[in-house]
Amino acid sequence: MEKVPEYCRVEDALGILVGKWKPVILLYLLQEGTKRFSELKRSMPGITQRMLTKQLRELEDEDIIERVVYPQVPPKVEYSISEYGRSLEPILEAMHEWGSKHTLHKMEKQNQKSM
Amino acid sequence: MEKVPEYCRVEDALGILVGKWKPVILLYLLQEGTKRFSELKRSMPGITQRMLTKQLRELEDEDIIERVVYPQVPPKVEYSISEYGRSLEPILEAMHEWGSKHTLHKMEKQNQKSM
DNA sequence: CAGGATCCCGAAGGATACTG
DNA sequence: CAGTATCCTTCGGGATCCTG
Repeated sequence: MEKVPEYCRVEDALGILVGKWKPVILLYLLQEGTKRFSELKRSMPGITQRMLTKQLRELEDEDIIERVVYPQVPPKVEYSISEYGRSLEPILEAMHEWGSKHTLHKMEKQNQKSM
Repeated sequence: MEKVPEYCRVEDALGILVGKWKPVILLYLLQEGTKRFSELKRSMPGITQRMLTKQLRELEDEDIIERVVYPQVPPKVEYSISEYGRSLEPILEAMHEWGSKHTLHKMEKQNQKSM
């Protein structure tokens, strides 16, 4: 087998999903389509403007989402999943599903302890 | 749609994969089966003992890997993917594959810039 | 409205030394 | 061999304030 660390490309995908709000943003845009900055912000209680901006920029830099600016006052900016970004959908869904089961798994484990 | 942040379980799966060496460890154990601590260490140039131990413990705590200690001198400890941990395999492979393609994607993008 | 600029903190991770 | 224990650095992320 090839040397492992060089061979493993999991982290290249991981790097895109990692970020406290990225999975949420992606799942939201995948399901709801195009959204404005303020809509995104409203849908994610607790996120700050700075954080939302940062996460969106990083996703945009990786070509996962698209950003459209409407030159008007007040400003209007829309975000959506790019064609390329859609290729991540199966992975996100698989993780979402696995995560749901794992949450149950941990709860059962917790219950055993307290018996 | 339900409130997004509460609904999204992607991070529950993500939390297990995140850690500088976890994907590498998992991919290695998935492909090579059972390995000793020293074998793992040798296969991952750059990792420190402390880090390897930490990542293994965290994966063990999530029931993803199994740890078997042979009470002998010198010590012998073997690690392997658990039955439960195998359920992560499709996700890891999907991410590995996506990551490979994304690496190419970024290279092409880079070339365009320098033209 | 959609951000950029600063300041700050805690957790992740590296280096090194010691041990049953 | 397979770990702990300590110390130190880096960086993601929160809070707050300012602006075209």
